[in-house]
Amino acid sequence: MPVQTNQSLSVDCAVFGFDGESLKALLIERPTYNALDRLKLPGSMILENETLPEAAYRVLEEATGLRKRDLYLKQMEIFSDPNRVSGDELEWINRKHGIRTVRVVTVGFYALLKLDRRTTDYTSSKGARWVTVDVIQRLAMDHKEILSTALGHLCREMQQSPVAFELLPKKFTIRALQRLFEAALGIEIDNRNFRKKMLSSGFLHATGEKEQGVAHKPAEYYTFDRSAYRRAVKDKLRMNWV
Amino acid sequence: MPVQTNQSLSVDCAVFGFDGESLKALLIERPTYNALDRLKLPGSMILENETLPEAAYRVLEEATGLRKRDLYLKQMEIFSDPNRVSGDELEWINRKHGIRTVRVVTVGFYALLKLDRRTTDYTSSKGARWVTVDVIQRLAMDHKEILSTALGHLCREMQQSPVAFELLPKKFTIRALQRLFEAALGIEIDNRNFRKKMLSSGFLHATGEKEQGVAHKPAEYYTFDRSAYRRAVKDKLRMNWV
DNA sequence: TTTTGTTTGTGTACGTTATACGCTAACAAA
DNA sequence: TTTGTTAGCGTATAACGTACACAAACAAAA
Repeated sequence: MPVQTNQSLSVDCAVFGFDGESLKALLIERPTYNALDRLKLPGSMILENETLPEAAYRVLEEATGLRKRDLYLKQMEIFSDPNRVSGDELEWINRKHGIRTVRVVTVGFYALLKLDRRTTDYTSSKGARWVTVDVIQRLAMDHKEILSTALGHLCREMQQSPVAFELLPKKFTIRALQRLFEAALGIEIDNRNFRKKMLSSGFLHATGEKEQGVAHKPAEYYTFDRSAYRRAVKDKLRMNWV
Repeated sequence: MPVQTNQSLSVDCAVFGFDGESLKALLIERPTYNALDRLKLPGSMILENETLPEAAYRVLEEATGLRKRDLYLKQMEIFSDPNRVSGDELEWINRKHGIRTVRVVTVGFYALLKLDRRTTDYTSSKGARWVTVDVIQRLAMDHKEILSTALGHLCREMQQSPVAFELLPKKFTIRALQRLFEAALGIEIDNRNFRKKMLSSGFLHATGEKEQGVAHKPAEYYTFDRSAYRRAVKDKLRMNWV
């Protein structure tokens, strides 16, 4: 078998946001397509002299209006099935870019951002939609598979490092933090033990501000103390599989 | 900037083995090169109609004689610096394959295998060398970076899942298991607590066989009970960053 | 034959962390 | 005033991590 030539490399990003209740993914709508293939993940071909992370940040800025410093980006895996893009989709790509590629290998990224009014306004002006992840049934090409993979990566990483805070506003209640874990991991957590664990970590900083206008005891707002976390870098040996 | 064309995709594999004392990586020797660029990781261009994992398994079988079922393979990250391969190295590749690529993006894999006599015989007949990882100073192109990245992935994964057993023979002593953790993670572990932890997991099965001819109390051989591990799939919520 | 060095393997003690759950406080809305 | 809801504190107990004492088993040296 000869060495593959005339191939293209692309990036596709699963972009996650959290609205306080459920985990959402950002989907791009392609109006000319039929219902089944209408929605896809934000993505792009890689350009000359551009690394993959650079391409991903370019895609994300175009889709969300947010720049590198407001995004958490992580490379996950590569989707290299020789036929993952073929037929109409391959033609669409070749026509769009004026190239003649026979194969598109894509690198999956996932991104986390803080969903606020400005961002949702921007995305909807671009014809993109935030969809609750558990109701997403099907996407164009193999993008559903990429999204599922990203969700798996997110769940694992949320338990290994404090990425959850990338999805929350600067100030958040412990309730919001808990709901995020519950929504992403699909579990229920005891509020009292969760609160105890989070506060005892020393990474949460009480702001003194409280919720207003809620029909229950108002909760205090906290911020994530990143420098305290870094100071406590735990290089403890923990065999988490035992 | 135009879409990148004339690019190539390759796989490079960091292959790890353990000889009971130290962690080794498999390096390919290129006789015609000078000392600095002489050693590289096993790797290859991707062929037509071949996925990346398929390409990696092909490379590994060529380098070690081992097939898919005897290897543990994992994709890690992608190295996409536009200039990671240029000049002489790029010419070498183009000449070797009769192509005219301007850019080579590589996907880093790491592989684990059980180092035995048969495998070392095979690799040395292929002009490859097993080198203790901490003495590797420099490799061709960016392969040193790929190897370091792989080592990081291995260390992390060894603490998250029982991959250590992929590096040990079917029957091993607890001492060997401990030495592997010590060598890979660069730490010292209390033998008594380590033994307790491992045995209490229920994943080790005592064979009844003992070491022979050793100048100390002979240790029992154990096997890893993979099915017991799978049965105990711990989907426990553990926030390891707290 | 005895001693020495080395590693296996058992056991104990103690502090930390996880988990289950009772209870009061504070708010809006009924 | 009552009701529903969530915040936030506390307590008991089991599970786990860590430090370390010590006997047993072997080969090789004395």
